[in-house]
Amino acid sequence: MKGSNRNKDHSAEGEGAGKRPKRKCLQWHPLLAKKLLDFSEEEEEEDEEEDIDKVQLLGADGLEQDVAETEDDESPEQRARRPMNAFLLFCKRHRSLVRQEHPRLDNRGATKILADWWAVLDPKEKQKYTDMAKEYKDAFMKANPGYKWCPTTNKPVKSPTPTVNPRKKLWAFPSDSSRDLPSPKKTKTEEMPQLNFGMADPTQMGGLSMLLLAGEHALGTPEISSGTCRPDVSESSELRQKSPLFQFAEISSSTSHPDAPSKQCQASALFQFAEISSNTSQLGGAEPVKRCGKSALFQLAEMCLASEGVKMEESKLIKAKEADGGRIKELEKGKEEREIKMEKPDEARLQKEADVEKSAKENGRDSKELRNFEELRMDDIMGIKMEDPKDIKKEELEEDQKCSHFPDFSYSASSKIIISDVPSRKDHLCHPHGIMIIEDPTTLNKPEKLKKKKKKSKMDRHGNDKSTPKKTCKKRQSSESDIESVIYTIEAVAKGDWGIEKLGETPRKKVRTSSSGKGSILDAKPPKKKVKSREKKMSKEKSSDTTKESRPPDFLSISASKNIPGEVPEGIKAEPLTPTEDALPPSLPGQAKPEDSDCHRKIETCGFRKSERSCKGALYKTLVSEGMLTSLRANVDRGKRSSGKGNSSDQEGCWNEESWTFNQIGTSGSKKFKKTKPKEDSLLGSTKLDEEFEKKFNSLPQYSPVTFDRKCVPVPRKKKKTGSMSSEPTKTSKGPFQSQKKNLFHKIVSKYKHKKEKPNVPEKGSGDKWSNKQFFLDAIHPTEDDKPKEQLQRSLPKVTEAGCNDECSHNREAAETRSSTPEMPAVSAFFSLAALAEVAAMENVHRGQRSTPLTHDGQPKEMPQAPVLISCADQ
DNA sequence: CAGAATGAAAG
DNA sequence: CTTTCATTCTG
Repeated sequence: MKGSNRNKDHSAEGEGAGKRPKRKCLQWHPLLAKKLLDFSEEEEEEDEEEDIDKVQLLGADGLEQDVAETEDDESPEQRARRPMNAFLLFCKRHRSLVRQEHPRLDNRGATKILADWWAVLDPKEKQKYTDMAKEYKDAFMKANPGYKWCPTTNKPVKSPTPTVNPRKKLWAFPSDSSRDLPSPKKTKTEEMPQLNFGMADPTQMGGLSMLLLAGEHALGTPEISSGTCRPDVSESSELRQKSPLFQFAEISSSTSHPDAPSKQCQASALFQFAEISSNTSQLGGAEPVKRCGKSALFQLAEMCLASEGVKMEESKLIKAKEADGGRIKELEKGKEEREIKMEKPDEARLQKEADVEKSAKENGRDSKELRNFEELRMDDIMGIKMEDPKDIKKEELEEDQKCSHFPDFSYSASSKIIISDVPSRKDHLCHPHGIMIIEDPTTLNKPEKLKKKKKKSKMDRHGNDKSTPKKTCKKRQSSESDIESVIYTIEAVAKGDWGIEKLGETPRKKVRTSSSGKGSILDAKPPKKKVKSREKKMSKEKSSDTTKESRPPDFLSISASKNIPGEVPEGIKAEPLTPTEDALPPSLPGQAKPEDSDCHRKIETCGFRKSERSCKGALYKTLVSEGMLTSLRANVDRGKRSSGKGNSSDQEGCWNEESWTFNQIGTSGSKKFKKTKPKEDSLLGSTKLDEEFEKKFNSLPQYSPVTFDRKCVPVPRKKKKTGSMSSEPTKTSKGPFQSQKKNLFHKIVSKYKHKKEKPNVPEKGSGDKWSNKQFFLDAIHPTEDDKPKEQLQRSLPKVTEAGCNDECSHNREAAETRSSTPEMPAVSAFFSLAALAEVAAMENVHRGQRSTPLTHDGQPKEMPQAPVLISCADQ
């Protein structure tokens, strides 16, 4: 549908080739998409890896296609769509849910509902989206410096020449943009986009296509890359700090730059890619391993392999090699400068490792591997910064010498590399307690660095980062032993530091993997999953918020922080740690769905998952004990309904998984792309991009209707406008608040009428149609602000009443039944852990709001609210 | 293709 | 302030 427009455009432009009719629109360049993923700091590494994997997967076959796609992307105008704003993101993410709930509702109606939800959405949550949107925008802008949102007041694009010109204008980038001119975009607009693209000119090429091509090229001639570019990390300080997205953007831009330097930079990036690809290709053989050595690429390759399940043994071998004389090998191959650089770090690393070994002898060599892996991850986050000042200096010096000139570009490549090299110290530093880390001098260093990075990413938007604690957590990732890591996570949870938990997860995985020789490779994969990162992101974002920082942005985080001290513990922690998606399947051993099962298999194979499972199990138990089940139940119910169609919730959980698997496998069909799929399927690259995009999306919290309901509860009708108040609603000023309410009420009524007017909507009969009802219903259960609600309720249309009561009672009953634990498993199976986590978090949140301490039992207060659940409205 | 929503950007 | 446009998809 939409595609039509675009397609037209494309055809007009000359895409005509029209290879992909519509191709969803990758809003962002693939790079951006990846970046999005990166959002979560942790994930960054993973994401990158994933990206790489994808690239690899694409392999030669993919390259061409990818290129084309990239071209499309580049093809500036077309691809580059203005970044979605927060609301759109929200809509995109939740529309499916809404639709599920209200199948009959058409999009418009759904949009309205979404708007309502949006209004109700807690500011914090909103912020997440806004932040995301901002990041997107920033990344987008970076990628397309000259991008203009509006076609300069031209006439509407549609009218005369629908697309071509207007769009071009829109996207047209000012050539002046110092950075990259995405030549393709400019030139292409009228001349021949594809040509540019196709062209080997790396300089002209933009974004991924460039990288891909380069990568291939590099494969062919690895030397070149090494020679031209070095892993210059030097400049990077700034770049480093930047969020991954930016980095990607920069990279892409750099690649696109015609300037010589840019070329060099490209080479470096390309080189990396090449390495990756080479590694992957070689993976079959032992050699690749050597090369990769410590490099992130290598790790990625390993991950890929692991995912495939092809050769764990090889990886082991590699690892062993690395452990012994990884450097030497590297040197041998070490045409690449970066590797050389690595060596130095290696030294530092060795020392560090020694320390680490002391701390954790268990893993022994494996530990090294793990460390490496961890390092990679760390890179994302703190990466370079984390390193000791000494190391950094050395690196910098080297870098400066080698390639100070390539700032942007160097960054990406260098960062990765550095990461791999990065001092194992982190592990060392990592203490069981996030806080603890801070105390340690070493840790202190890290945090600072971390902050910087975060700042970069967020600084733009949020002046204040409070993520420090979280950062510390991340640092901790490197936990030495599995057990320790677990403990650490637990403790962290107890403390309420969500970020820490997340961090802990990864470490755990690593650890485990390390423990089980093979695991290492496998480990890499799972950890990479972005899910975790999401959570992290969330936490970060929240942290960013000054006011709310205390509260974890994510539900999960909230739950963890609050609940816990007492009982909850591990389970919950585990969840957060484990990526919601990934975790899901494992959590329910027996019940895991078939879909999940696939993922599980992989995971299980890895072995590290065990811990996750256990954690999940614990979490699950916890949830049950606390009474979260009720809420879960509600979700489940919803899910069932939806299941018929397509489960949003399932999608959440599975989505990532699917995407993940997809990436590895490289298969086409992903749920996401339903529309685009057919066309895009042919092109893996596009799919990849899409996937990534989705992932990013997924990273965004998807709130179950229940959530909204709850939210609604506090501020029932305000719905739209006041809605924002939801959680803390009353606090604002009551006076205005009430007035607002009235307004809202009117609006609502008007809307209602409006709907009524429309033939479709049956008034009472179907509660479904009125999503709004939910709100009303919610209103019924007043949490704290009873008065307003009551008033509202009274004033509110009768419609709600009738439905509400029934529904409410219904809900309550359901809740009661649900409370019984036994069912949980089924539920869990049904829902992804993420969903559970959300539920738990939500409940926690409520608790928090109330300021009532969580009862160990948990059931208590929340439960009543839980009833809110509400899915009642649906039916 | 219109249109429902929100928001960012540009005029 | 107003206009565009981003996403989504039924009618």
